[in-house]
Amino acid sequence: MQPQPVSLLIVDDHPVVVAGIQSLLQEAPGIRVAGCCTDGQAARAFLEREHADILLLDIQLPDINGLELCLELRTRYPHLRILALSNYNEKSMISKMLEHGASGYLLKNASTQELQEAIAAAMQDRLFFSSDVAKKMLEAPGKAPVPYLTRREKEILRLIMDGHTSNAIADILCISQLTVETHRRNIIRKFDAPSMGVVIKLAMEHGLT
Amino acid sequence: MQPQPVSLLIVDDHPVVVAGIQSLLQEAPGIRVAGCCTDGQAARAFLEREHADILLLDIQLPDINGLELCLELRTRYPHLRILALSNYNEKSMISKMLEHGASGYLLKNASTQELQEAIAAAMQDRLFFSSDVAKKMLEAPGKAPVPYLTRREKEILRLIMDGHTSNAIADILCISQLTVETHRRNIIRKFDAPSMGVVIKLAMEHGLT
DNA sequence: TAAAAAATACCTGTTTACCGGTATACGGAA
DNA sequence: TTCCGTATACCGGTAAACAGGTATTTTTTA
Repeated sequence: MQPQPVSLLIVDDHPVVVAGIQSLLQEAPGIRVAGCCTDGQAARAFLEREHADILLLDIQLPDINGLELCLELRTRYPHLRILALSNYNEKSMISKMLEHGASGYLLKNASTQELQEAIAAAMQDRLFFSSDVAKKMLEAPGKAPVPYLTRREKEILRLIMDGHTSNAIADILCISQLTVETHRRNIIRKFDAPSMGVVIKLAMEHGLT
Repeated sequence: MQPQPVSLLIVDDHPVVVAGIQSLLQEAPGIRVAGCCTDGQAARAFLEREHADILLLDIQLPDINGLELCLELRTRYPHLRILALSNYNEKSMISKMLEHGASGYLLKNASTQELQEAIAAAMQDRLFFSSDVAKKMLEAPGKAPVPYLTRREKEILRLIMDGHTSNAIADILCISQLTVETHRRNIIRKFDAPSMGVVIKLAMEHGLT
């Protein structure tokens, strides 16, 4: 039926977790654990010499940021599918992993069934989230203290984020530089931030691309 | 069998799309189109006086940003499930909608089957993405020119993002202000950005929370 | 239409960021 | 051990941001 079993690489710095997953998948049909690594460097090395279809990737690794590693490996091995494995059930992390090319997000307390479902989904280029993760994503969004910005203020904030100075913005919008600076001050005040940099950080967090 | 059909609100400024969805769902069992709106203001008004289980939300609306509206409605009506409906098949938008509480993301060319699947998934608190969307998310991540920052540089960038000035950072790290400024310059240079603000934007985009 | 909100503009300052250099001490890796 | 990358530090100078005001016009909305 299935000529080739799915080959799986597990990357997690907790041996217990690795062993647990291995034993849970022991009798899973069509899945072969090709290797286990306990840090990012080892994972890189493994993938250089051996093939894997699916990577179960812990986000918290001793040497490398899991987010960055995910992006890196997805770039280097485009048909590698990566399932994030984490204890952190947190929205921003989940969506960031997605943006960095993960095929899904599993909590470490995932059941065998969820593991298998996730792997199956990944092999079919579908996205999978364990049910707790989906629930978390659907939680009432934490009161968004996104200050209300006027149209003009948003426009100016965007220009600032693109690297324009007040002077340049004044030219672009054909208004006085002093006006731009007033807007700038109002924006910072609305965000209750100490500087424009912090405003930009907050704006990015709240989706004001 | 099902005592109550799922009630659906469609929000889209293209009448053609609205009509299309309505007719596609005409014979769908258990789904009732409770209303249609062509802008965000109307959607708000509708939900104030009538109940809906699912909201099919176009992201591009004439009056309001769909992203913000999603967040707002999810906050006000926690058990409302929102399915994003868009032509934009773009990673950042998809994950941002998720962060803002959407239950899924559909392209406007979705099939009846996908529509129904998405609605069913939403009602069960699962996440759903049409297959084209899932594919897009799994595309090889655009070569990430995330400049390599040294440990110290990352540390300083984080402090800057938290609103500290070079002077303050010098105190925190017990180094000279001049050193901090050198780091700052190097960071900006590595990102090839015109200002720290742009660096912060890029850092946020690349998950350097 | 009247009131409120937004956009505009100006003034006077201080502080900070940014840019171009150069240079030394220290650590780990070849 | 030598060398490269990193962290450290300094100088001089320009430009920009930030902070505290005030005030007029335009637009929106109630």
